[in-house]
Amino acid sequence: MKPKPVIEINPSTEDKIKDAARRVFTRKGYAATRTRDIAEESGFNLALINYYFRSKEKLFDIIMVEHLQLFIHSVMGIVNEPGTTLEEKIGLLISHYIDMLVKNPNIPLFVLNEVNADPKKLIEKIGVRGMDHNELAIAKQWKAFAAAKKIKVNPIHILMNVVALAIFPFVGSPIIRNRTGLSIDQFNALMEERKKLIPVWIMAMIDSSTT
Amino acid sequence: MKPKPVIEINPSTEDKIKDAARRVFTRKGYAATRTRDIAEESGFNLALINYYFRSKEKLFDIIMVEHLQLFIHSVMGIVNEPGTTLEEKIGLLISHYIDMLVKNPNIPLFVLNEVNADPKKLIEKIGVRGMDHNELAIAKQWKAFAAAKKIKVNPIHILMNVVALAIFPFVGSPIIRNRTGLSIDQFNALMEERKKLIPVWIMAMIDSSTT
DNA sequence: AAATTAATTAATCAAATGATTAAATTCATG
DNA sequence: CATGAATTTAATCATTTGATTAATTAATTT
Repeated sequence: MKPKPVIEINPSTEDKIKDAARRVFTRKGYAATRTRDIAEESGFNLALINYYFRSKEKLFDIIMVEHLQLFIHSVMGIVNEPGTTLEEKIGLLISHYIDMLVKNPNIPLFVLNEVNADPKKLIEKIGVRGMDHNELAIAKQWKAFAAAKKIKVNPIHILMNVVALAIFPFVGSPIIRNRTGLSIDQFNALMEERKKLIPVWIMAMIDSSTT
Repeated sequence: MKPKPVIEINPSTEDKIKDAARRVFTRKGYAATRTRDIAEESGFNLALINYYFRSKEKLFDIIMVEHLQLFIHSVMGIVNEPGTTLEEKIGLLISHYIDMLVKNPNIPLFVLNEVNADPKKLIEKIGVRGMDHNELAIAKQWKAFAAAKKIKVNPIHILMNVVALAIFPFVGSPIIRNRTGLSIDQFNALMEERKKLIPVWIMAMIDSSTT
């Protein structure tokens, strides 16, 4: 029989399972996660996770799609806002990224991993469909900016650098923390610093690539 | 017929299994890898992998340690060489990283993952033991450099940035390639470009943080 | 309250999986 | 080439794991 979704008032069993699954999946990845881990983490019986979500994979897909959509939409909101300058957008993006990552430090590695495991499945499932990248506000602003400054570097480099500088520390955090002896709080303080530093760095990099 | 036994290093069964395991592990990660995958990839019977390596985990540990040791030692060779300047070291490091990553694009995600799964186990197993970071040639050079340029930013930031700019594109390659439509060759060409660009960028970032 | 439906559990199944065993094959060496 | 050791295989075991079933409890409806 099909379980019938209920209107959720306070966290329903279904939501509690989903939250537990989110925690376990992002911490251990899909392959290393046992449905029993999710049952234990949620405090409910093993069979319930299949009762509500049919299968481990379905549950995983739901969580992953929610993650990516939340992420993409929030980024799109910044990137396609005509009212801010290019530099402001970079600042906002970085700030937004880092805030989110301090709260959910496991997400990047999790997402990178699962996209890597099956690129088609996830990327196309989300698809910012019907949206041509060149039509984004930020793209037009970049073109004007690049022309004015006579920038010769491929903008893909800049894009990769923005993302890399914001995300990588979180992905490498276990190694970084181990080698430097930083506490989580000290690490997060460094990440706070980077909210201001990265935009400056990006601009400096861009300037270093002008004719 | 005529050709006599040569001294040519004919990869032994053990080595073939190890190579197969390396490929599968780095592609799929530890948890998603079945010992049967390794058997199939190597072309040998399932039982052989246990005959030579006792268990999946032992085999994995061997490969991981080899990876990390190879990596750390090569980096140490650059980083602790007194005969090169700081800037030269950065250039060499980036170049070395990128060459290696173009050949083995799966390694970063693999390593990050497994370190994340169990930080203590792997990091301490490798341990650049007895080597105080502050005694490295590059550390001393950095101190002099930072003093001369009146740099106020935490050097950890710079270190993270060097690593991030070099490694991140490979970790995010499935997403990047999908969104940009770049072929592998085009992607690798971009990475070649970065060998020259990243050192320039790093220097520009450093200059942007001087008083 | 009785009847019906939804939520939850314990028990269990079937397939997948890491590992072992015992037999078969290959290989070296006297 | 005979013999024993090393290598390789097919078959099998014991757990793990995703999923299902049937029974039990809670909630809703009549």
